[in-house]
Amino acid sequence: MTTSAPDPFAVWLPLARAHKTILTAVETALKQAGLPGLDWYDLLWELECAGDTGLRPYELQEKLLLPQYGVSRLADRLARAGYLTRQDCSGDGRGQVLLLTPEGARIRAQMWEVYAAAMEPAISSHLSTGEARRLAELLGKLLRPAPADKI
Amino acid sequence: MTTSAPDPFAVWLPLARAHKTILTAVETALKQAGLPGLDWYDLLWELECAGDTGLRPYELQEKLLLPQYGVSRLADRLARAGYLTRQDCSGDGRGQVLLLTPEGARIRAQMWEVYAAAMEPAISSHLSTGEARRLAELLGKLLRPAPADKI
DNA sequence: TGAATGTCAATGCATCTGCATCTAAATTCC
DNA sequence: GGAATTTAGATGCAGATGCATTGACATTCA
Repeated sequence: MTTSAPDPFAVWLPLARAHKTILTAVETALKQAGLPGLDWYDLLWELECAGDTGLRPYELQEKLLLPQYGVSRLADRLARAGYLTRQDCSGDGRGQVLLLTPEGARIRAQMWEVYAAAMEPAISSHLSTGEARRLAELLGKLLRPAPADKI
Repeated sequence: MTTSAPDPFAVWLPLARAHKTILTAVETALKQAGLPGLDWYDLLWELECAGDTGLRPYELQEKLLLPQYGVSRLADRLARAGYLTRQDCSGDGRGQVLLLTPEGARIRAQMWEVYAAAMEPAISSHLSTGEARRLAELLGKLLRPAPADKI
């Protein structure tokens, strides 16, 4: 053991800053296009991936890292906008299944155009392909279950 | 030109997820310690760096990437808590200077302990020193002014 | 079976945020 | 100098969030 322990702030500070910068750029682009925000996109995308079987709110909670009431109210807004429907859950009287509507799929597709377009200048233009790959890989390491050994 | 353009989402998705995970961990630790959130910390830290000359709200706005009203109201809360003082700005009758109070410095120091302790398991334990250095470097690239050439 | 406990989802309340607007002072321009 | 414009900061209002709690159903276990 010779190398010093990594300074977490040397990672965290630029990570937080990059996140805020990119997020702001995307949200601004969406707003300017008269479209909903990224939180709506994320939920719609998960529903789209889930297909006809839909998703339970608690599943979205895990996938989106949102608190329970966050999913509940986000789903409210999306339902009021007509982008999803709540359906009683056969087999669990407490629960429900959220299903994407065609309008939901349509708006998600529209949002995707703007989203992807905003990513280019925010990310792609700053990195070579190799750098992007390496960055993605290193960020992935932060997401793995805690190592238990190191430090 | 042979390599394909980098996929920005391969970077953005883990970046956003890592951000949320780490942020939640830190905020949870702070809350559990009965301390204010990271937004308070960031402002207090900038004031501490600024020293006796303090900072103008519009300077904080740039440093913290917050909207104007965000700084205005965050400063309100910190002032009400006794962690900073607003002082009329000599030379600009519209403006003011924000100054850290001793209590502000003290709470920031307390927060730092918890903040740093939460970083270890969230970041350091996942990366070697070399990986952390490389990750910090790559994240830094995302923050540089737009290249104008690429893409 | 039925009481105790656990899980799914909604909601009241206080706080925070975003947007637009407002006031006051500074600067520009004639 | 004085009107028009710009800049610094505050704020009313609507909508979003966090926290704690509630209501309804499921599950466990005696």
